[in-house]
Amino acid sequence: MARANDRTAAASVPAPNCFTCQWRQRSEWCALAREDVLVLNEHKITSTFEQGQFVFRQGEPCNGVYSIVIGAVAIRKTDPQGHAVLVRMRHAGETMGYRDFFAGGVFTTSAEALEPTRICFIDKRSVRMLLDRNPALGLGFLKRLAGDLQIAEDSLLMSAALTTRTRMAHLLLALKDRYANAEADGSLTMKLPLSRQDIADILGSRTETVARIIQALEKDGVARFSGRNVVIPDLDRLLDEIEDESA
Amino acid sequence: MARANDRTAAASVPAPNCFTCQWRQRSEWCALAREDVLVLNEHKITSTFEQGQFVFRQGEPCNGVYSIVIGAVAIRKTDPQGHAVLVRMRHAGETMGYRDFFAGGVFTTSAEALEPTRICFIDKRSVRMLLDRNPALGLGFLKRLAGDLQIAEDSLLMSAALTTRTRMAHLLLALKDRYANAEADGSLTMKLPLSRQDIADILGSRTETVARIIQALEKDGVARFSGRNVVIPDLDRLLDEIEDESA
DNA sequence: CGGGGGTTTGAGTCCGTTCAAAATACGTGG
DNA sequence: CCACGTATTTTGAACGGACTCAAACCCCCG
Repeated sequence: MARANDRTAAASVPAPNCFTCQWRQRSEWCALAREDVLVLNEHKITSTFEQGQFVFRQGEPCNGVYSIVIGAVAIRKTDPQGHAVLVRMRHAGETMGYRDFFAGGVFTTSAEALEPTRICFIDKRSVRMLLDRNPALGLGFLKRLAGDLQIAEDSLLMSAALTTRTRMAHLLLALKDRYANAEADGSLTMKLPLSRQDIADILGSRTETVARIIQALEKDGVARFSGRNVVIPDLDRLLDEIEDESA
Repeated sequence: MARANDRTAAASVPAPNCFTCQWRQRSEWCALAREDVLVLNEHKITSTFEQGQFVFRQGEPCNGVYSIVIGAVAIRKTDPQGHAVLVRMRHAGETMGYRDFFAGGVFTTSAEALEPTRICFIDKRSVRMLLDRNPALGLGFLKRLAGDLQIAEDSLLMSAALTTRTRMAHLLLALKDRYANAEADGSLTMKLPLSRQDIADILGSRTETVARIIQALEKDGVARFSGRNVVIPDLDRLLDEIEDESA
């Protein structure tokens, strides 16, 4: 329950360059005119966060959007009873905070660094200005939001129709793309950035159930777990998990 | 399974006037400059649909957005196995189809009229033009999309934490706002626009379970059902349903 | 070495599902 | 207008997945 470090403040570091940023090309910011990249470059504020530190907190006013340079972030929502549940993850190259930014300006979630993370903040005024001068930027965010909505609705259908075990397989498959290393023997290895509690949150389940599913998965030879380390001996076995129920 | 009438075609009717449209003022279209309302007024295509007719179908290219003048529409998604599930409803005054429009241009859902319905279609080129000339219009859609995402994520959390009965109460409460009439004795009456199957889809459940919940609700005096007609004798009783589990 | 959080295991229970059949509503043609 | 066939809704019984509660376990760190 106690989430490591509390300080949102973070040391300012030598700022990266927006012009050469590998991520900008692939994000909504690629729509920017050259002169506007300059605006971005000058107005962004770059910070670093240790694991457990918060980038922003639920309830705070949302005064801009964030872009992750390096690292990963957990987006958590706290319900009235005080339970924090993980609703989403964001990784390097992704923009975040735009939902609350466009919706009304108050964060409805908190963002916590899952690993050492470096983030650029672009303030409200700059975003507004860039938006005004680059209609394509707005279109980019519209596309992004539309995609997020798609994902949210899909997982709504998924949660209704699929078993927890199958959803776990989906999650492993998604994490694999980002965290897995291929070993010499053809197996995959990864270190999960998530606790069992976090996994349970994502699956809409409980830690006990997650433990039992992990146990079952090991028994069936689909994956082997030890703490946060996972070995997937045969990807096809994992793929079979999702075939069975959704095909 | 067989969904009434199939014809998407619909008779063209005397077009309503965008300038005096009561709905425009309250929607994203309120951001339009006066001359652009003229564009809207001239380029929109208004059609009527009988109950059961489709406004658009999953898989078709999405060539614009729709605005409902009168009536109600069911948004359904068909999974690979061919099961159609109701994912959303849209009512008079609401814009629809914008998600797929901004996402990529193919409908990921089908829209079926739940009652006699009249709809204005605004084609892609006009939307693009209006978007270019009115940055505020894009902002309006961003806000709308952000709100939709909020709703989708909330119901994701809701489905994980709340019982089906509680979600049913939520649904009744939501439908009440739009369909209920207040009776002389203080009770509320409404005719549901949804089948039991549709209700089950929304709740992420089964028709049998819905029937049983209805039964339980009647036993507890929360609501009385006869076919699609519902009587809610005491709104507070219904509100208690959601308090118990979410407060 | 002794917490303390996170994780695993166990037993029992419940909600919602599945399968199956009866009952009711509905539209259509005679 | 009624009879009939089909679709929807309701009821019943039995099963099962996931939850709850509770205790043991384990690993990291001071």
